Amino acid sequence: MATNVQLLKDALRKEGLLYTPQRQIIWDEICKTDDHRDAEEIYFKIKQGGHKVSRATVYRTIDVLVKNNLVRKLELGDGRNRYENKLDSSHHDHIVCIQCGRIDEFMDENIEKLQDEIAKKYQFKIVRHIHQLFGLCRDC
Amino acid sequence: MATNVQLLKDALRKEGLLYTPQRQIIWDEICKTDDHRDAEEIYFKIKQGGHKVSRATVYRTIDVLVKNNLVRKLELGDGRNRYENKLDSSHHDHIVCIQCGRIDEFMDENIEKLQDEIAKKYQFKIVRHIHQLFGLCRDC
DNA sequence: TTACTTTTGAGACTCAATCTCATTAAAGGA
DNA sequence: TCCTTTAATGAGATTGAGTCTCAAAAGTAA
Repeated sequence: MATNVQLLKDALRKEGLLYTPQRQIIWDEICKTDDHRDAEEIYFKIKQGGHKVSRATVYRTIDVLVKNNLVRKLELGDGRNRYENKLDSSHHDHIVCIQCGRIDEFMDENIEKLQDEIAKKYQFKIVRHIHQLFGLCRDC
Repeated sequence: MATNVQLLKDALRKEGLLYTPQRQIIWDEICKTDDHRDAEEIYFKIKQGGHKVSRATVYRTIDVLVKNNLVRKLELGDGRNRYENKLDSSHHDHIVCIQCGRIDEFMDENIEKLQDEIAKKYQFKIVRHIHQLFGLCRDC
């Protein structure tokens, strides 16, 4: 947890932003689980935990965390972005069950390599990518 | 164009829906270009063309077209879905320039194969997938 | 025609996300 | 410590893509 504090402080310093209790509360909440949650869920969990942080601050802080690589933003195309902390989690993509909502993670070096080749062919500099498989999981 | 009419009629029949002038106008507009446009753009282009079709009908009809494989829905995660007709266009994924908005298309058999292998490993049945590369195109 | 069903359109509504701006808190002197 | 300045917060308003409602219009079948 001590490192988490430092990670946040470093990110905020890099952005020229102040370290505040609210920002720490939000970052803590995001670190609590490895789930893929939307901003509203995170906001309500903080509320439930007895802390008061406004919705605006939650959204604003998440943006900073995403920008500074502490949080991964997941765009599933259903109108709600999900977020997961990137503590000890290397790059991965997502498998989403359209029946039960379950989200698994995958990573394939070969796909990554092929992707880079494609970018080269198009003289394109990849900044980020999205690779998601939608369908039915083994339980659905 | 004659085929386009038939494609629409078939899709509507399959859905138990009636063939109407509005639905044809919308489908025609989508067939006019190979661009990746959002619903609002399509709606306004129809309006500009002198036809009056309501926004609700545009959205409703696009949904039918997507469901029946006449239109591909593109979720770029920026809150606006884009649409492109699937006339004579085989499966492909997208390269999106975050600077100028340009959207190119790519397709790689090997990636598709690797994807299928991953699905098998997870005992997952892929219904659809999203693979998008975001970054800077050669002109940005 | 009549009776019935489907579609349409105008505008109300939803919901995630963003913005506004007055209030509050922190930083950096002196 | 107090004072000044700057940054952050929160409540609620706003935005904007997309959906919903329901009365009116259009289509279907007899």
